[in-house]
Order: sequence, then structure tokens, then C-alpha cells
Amino acid sequence: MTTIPTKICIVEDNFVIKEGYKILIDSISKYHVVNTYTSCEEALDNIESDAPDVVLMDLELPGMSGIEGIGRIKKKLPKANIIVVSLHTDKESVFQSFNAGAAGFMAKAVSYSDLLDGIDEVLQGGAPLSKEISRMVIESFQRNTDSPLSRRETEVLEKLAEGKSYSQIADELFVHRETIKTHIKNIYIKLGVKTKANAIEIGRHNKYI
Amino acid sequence: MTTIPTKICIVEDNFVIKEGYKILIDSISKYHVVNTYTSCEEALDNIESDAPDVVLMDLELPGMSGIEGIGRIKKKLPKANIIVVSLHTDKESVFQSFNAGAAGFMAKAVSYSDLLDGIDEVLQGGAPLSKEISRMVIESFQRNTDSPLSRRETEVLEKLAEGKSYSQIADELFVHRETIKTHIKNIYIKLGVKTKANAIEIGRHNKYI
DNA sequence: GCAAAAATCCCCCTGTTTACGGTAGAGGGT
DNA sequence: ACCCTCTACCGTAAACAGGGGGATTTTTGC
Repeated sequence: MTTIPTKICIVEDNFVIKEGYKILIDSISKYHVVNTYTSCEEALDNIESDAPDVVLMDLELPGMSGIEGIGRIKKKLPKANIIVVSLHTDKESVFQSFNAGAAGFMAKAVSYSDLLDGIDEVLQGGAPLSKEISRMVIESFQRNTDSPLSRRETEVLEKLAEGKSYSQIADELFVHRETIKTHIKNIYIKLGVKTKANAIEIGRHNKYI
Repeated sequence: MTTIPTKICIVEDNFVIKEGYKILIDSISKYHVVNTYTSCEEALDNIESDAPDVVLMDLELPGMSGIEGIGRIKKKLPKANIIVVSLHTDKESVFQSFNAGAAGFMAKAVSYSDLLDGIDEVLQGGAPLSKEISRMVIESFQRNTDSPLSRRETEVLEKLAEGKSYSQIADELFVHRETIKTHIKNIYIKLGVKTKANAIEIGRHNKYI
């Protein structure tokens, strides 16, 4: 039985890199590069008929940003597995990519063999992430250990961030409403803010909650 | 030059698995299992003097839960890399582990070679995750595509979830406060709720925001 | 091109909430 | 002994939330 090769598209504005990837991928019989593009606009015009299983995508592109592009491609082809291959591995780029629907993120410095492994992995339902990215992702789940807030204050700020009122928080923590007022006053002082929204912002930004 | 072997501890209540891991790891010259434990309590009493670089940790343990144990071990040894090796790969277990300070999470079905690769990876600053886990993690960043909320309503609910008042939201979106009120009324109807806190809860739970 | 959906704005009203000021006792940990 | 945390109380002015109603314009999907 002959298996139909996995269809792959590449969106990358650097000609050398794009062709390099194409040659690399086409050298593997189970894969086939159906099309390559140098911008999202170009890709979006044709990608539906390409119907790729996997899309390798750069983020730094002329015209529409890669992030925006990921979202639009996902809208047209919800089943496509988009792997970002980018030089820029800052937090913003990474998290926005995932948010837009990317299934993987690899630094451009990735070796050819890791890239091929990544394609394998995404097809098996995994999420290829280069080392620094996976650590970054895991760390995003972890709290800041040197928070100025006490345990109780943290708890109160959490509930405040869930949109709850003073009275509701008081009920849930089985204390008097006045106690919650005091906690919040102290939270505001410690965080140097004057409003709920600012407290939540600071709390989230610094991972106190 | 002889390199000092990387020190590893194992916390696992199943004797067979524990000893299996120990034999496996000790067969690699660059690694050394300094100690093994069958409960967190036991581990916490001794682990400081073991000063392991890596801890392999089960979650289902007699006495203190693995999650709790991760937090406590991290408190004593902030630099230790804790890799959870667990049968239970449900969302709760996974995210709580990361929250508590785990640096990796592997399903117990993991092969010996993948386990050793995982130890390598964590020592290189990565985060070993088995395939299903990494996909789970990535998906946690993604929104539900069939939200009942319109784009604008989603935007409003987001800002509401940041603790902002109607007027603040209105200012930030350059519309009248009354417009925001209407949006929120519609959000409440669509989500079937009557309060801010419930709307935020439903919105978060279903990943509309 | 038309109909539906989304986004915008306006009025009324009432009870609740917030954020601010102070004060203070009980208990824990260093 | 001292500092921090958690708890509780008083008071008040201004802001806010949520509920009712109606109406217009823009955008989008078929």
C-alpha cells in the first residue's frame, strides 16, 4: 500500500531558508511540500486548495504579521497544524502564536533533524517546542515566590480578579466583610495602587496571582 | 577530567518501578541515584542533604500528595529540577504540578529512553513533556472558537475580567458608557448569568476569553 | 442585495459597592 | 519583644452595577 504523502506548506520570506526547507522536506518520501509562500496574503489566497496538513510559518513577514496570519489560516483550515519557525522567541511572540492557534514553536536555529522531528511530532498529536520555549511555557504557570502579599491577601486578590465583590469574598472565606475591606486596603498599599483594576494588573503581571 | 555525576532522587511508592528507574539511571555513568523514597514525608526529611539536581516524582503517593510535595521540595531546594512521572495525566494534575514548581511532566507509559532524554533535557534548561502533555499545555492558551459572544462582547468581557469598571471600559474602547452597558447586558443573556463574577467564570471556563 | 447580527447610543431607576480615613485585639513566627 | 498577619469595627461620598425600556447605524453572511 502506498501512503499519500503528508502535505506541507511553507510561509517564509527568506528565499534561501524557504528553499532549504523545501529541499529538506521533499527529500523525505512521506512528506511533500505542496506550496511555498513569501507572505501571509499570498498564502491566504491559495492555501485552501493546497489543504496542507502542516504549515511551517515564519513570524517576521512583509505585510500581514505571522500572528495575524496564523489566525486566518486556522479559520480557513482548522485542522492544519501550524508550526512557527522564528528567530524571535520572546514571550510575546510565543504566547500570541499559541493564542492564534499555532501547534508548535521552534527557534530558527533549530537543526534540520529537529525540524523533521517536529513535523513528526505534530502529526502524532504532539506540540513541538524547542527547549527554551517549553521552559518558558512551563514557567508561565508558576507564581512569583517573592510576592509582597501575605497568603490571605493573595487569596483575596485572586477572588477579586474573579470579579467577586467584597461581600462575596467575605462569604467564601467565612470572614466578615470588614476584614476583606482591610485586606484590600493593605493590598493596595503594598502594590502601590488605588483601584481594583490596577491591583489585578500588577498582581497578574508580577505573577503574585 | 572526571565530571561529578548528576545527582538524582526518586520519589515513587511502587517498589518495582522505583528500583527499575534506579537501575536504569545508575547504568548511565553521568547520572547517580543518590536516594529513593516512597513518600513525600520521607523525602522531605532527607532530601536537603541529598541535594539532587533532578527529582523524579510520582503523584499518587501514600500520605502527602505529590503536588504538595513538589511545592515543599522546591522550597527547600529551589534549584532542583522536578520531573513528574505519573499515570494520571489529567489537566488538573498537570497544571497543578507546574504551578507547584515541576519542570517537566511525563506519562508513566514513557519509554526508558524517553525518560533518560527527559533528564538530559531538563538539565539543559528545557522542559520534558510527553506528547499529549505538551499538546494539552499549548491548547490551554487557545480560545474556544465557537464562542456565542461577538468580537466586541469578548473584548468587553476581557476588560471586565481585568477588574475594570463600565466607565473605564468605555473610555478604553472609545465608546459611550451606555454602549458598554448594552454589551454587558447581552453578554449576561448569552451566558445565562446575572453577575459579573459568573460571567467571568463562564467566560474563563469555556475559554471565551 | 437583503436580512440578520453586531455595534452603537439613549433614558429611567435603585440598591450596592468601592475606596478612603482611622482604630485595635489576638495569634504566629523570629 | 517585635513585626506581620488576620481579624473586626465605624463612617461617608462618590461611583457603580444591574434591570427595564427603546432606537439607530454599520457590518457581515448567504
